[in-house]
Amino acid sequence: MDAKTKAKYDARAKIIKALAHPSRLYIVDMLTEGEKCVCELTEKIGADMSTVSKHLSILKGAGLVSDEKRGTQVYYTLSIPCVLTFFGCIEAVLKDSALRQVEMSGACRR
Amino acid sequence: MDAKTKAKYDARAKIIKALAHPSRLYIVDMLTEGEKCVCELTEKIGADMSTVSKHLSILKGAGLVSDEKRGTQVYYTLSIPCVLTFFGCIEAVLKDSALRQVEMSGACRR
DNA sequence: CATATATTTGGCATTATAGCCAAGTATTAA
DNA sequence: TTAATACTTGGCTATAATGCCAAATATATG
Repeated sequence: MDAKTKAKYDARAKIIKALAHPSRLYIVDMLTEGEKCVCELTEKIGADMSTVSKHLSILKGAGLVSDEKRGTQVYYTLSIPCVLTFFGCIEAVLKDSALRQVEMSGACRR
Repeated sequence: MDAKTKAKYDARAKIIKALAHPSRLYIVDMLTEGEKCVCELTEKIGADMSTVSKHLSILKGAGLVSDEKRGTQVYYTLSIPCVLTFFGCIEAVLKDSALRQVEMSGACRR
């Protein structure tokens, strides 16, 4: 892999890595309803606020969310709506895997 | 996050994690052209074959690729074409980030 | 059978991630 | 100014991911 190709896939991987965590996926999903403050996200996730804050900074660093401070609270918003198209495909992969498992077990029974 | 919600996002995260690596993204991209043997992928990536083999087993474990042995070679294929829709969005995120950076530097100059 | 090629697996050292606590910053309110 | 709330950052430990080498497996070929 030459340097240019590597840079291309490194950049893409950075964004996907930012999404590669259950809490961060949950955050993205919640943000599809509209902006949310850290406190609300923290409550729903059920982790330490510092942990959630770090998750948010990873998403922000990847350019997936943006933040706005209003008073003492910080509100996060999805920057790029197309992230949603991900979930449809992910679900397709999961369904396909489930289907394969059923087929496998069926084949073994005969 | 209750157990059911956690399971849902864990499952999704597992698939996204499988994609969250430059070499694996490169593999997926190469497989869009059609099936490829491990030797060819290894050559293009330029890593140890054992490393590439492990990457492939991660993709396979996530249900993203399937393999078929023919003779002494193993050919890998993309299982689910919608993975491609990912890249479009990823590029959109990257472009958006680049745009923001330009805007920022412009704002500072004035 | 011996050898060569293609691939996978085990093992290990290195590095990266995750998550909690404690401490720091910022804003609001008393 | 003091106190309270919301959030971020630093630091630390635990766990997971990466990548190479060596060894094991499978298949083809002489």
